[in-house]
Amino acid sequence: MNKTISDTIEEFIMASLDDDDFIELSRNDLAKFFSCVPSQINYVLNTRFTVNRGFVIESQRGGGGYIKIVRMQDNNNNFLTNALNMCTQPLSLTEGAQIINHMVERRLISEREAELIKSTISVKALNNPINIDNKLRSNILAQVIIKLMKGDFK
Amino acid sequence: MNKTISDTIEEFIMASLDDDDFIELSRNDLAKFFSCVPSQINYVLNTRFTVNRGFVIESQRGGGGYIKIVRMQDNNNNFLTNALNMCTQPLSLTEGAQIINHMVERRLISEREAELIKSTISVKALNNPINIDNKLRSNILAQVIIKLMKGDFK
DNA sequence: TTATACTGACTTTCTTTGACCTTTGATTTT
DNA sequence: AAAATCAAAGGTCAAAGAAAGTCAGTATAA
Repeated sequence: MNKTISDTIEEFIMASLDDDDFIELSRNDLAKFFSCVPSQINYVLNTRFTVNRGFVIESQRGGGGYIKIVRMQDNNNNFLTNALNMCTQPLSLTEGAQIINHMVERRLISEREAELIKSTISVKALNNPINIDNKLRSNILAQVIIKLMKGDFK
Repeated sequence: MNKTISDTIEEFIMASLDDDDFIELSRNDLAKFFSCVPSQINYVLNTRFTVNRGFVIESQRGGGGYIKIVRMQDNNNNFLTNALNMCTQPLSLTEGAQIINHMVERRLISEREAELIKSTISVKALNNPINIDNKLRSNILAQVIIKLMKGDFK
């Protein structure tokens, strides 16, 4: 709907990151460019360019100061590999949900997708005779992760 | 039978949905336009634009907040009830995939979501001792369907 | 008289702003 | 040359603002 200044600034930075894996900018200049207070730049950085979303911020104060925004490449591969690893062990419902939540934080999946996946490893879904729920849960989650790793969606 | 404000608002939103599958609007603006309190918009949404009637609502608070109303492709209740019914019986991988594909056709889920869900009922995911795969598969799919029916996504 | 509609106070969430703080490189003093 | 000062960045945080959500009470239509 009505884009906020923060959204616009986010877009601008994203676009700047299209070509390169990092950009360096002046907080004051950027603020002036968007006619906002400098601290709004920090707000955008803190809410949108977080580590969870795959960015790292470096900066320097004082004369000649700057802000550098770096897009981590390979960010999610490590995470996914790690998550997949956890799935070699049986997982409780809570543990499984935790992994899924992290996927959302990292923007690998949407809230909606998360809820769908959670329902696939719910107690009800795994309602089966013997107590192999946890093993099954990790199995199922592992397949979802593999799918995400491959990323071969149409 | 006199039209209420709620009816008028409903009509307005319906008309807006004529062209597109979704609209985004500002609760405050709409309330102002119809000279009612903002919470009346919620009332209309809660009573008329329910999942049962084939709508999904998304929203965001705070500055730049909005309300998004999405029309699901025709009313899917019959379809979902039917699918859920199939899930009382064991399902082969092919049968499961078929149901999922239909969900995509009906725009209940995206291609991406479909692939994620397919991976949860894949042979690999259900790789467990005895041959209760098919029962498990229908169980899992049933939970996904129930989730979709409830539509209680954040 | 019951179900539906309306209202408004209060809550939660996200954004914007500004006052004050810290760091740093450059410049001036001693 | 070392110490002191200064100005130019960037950082923090809390308060104010802007939307939307909730819920319980009241009013009204059937």
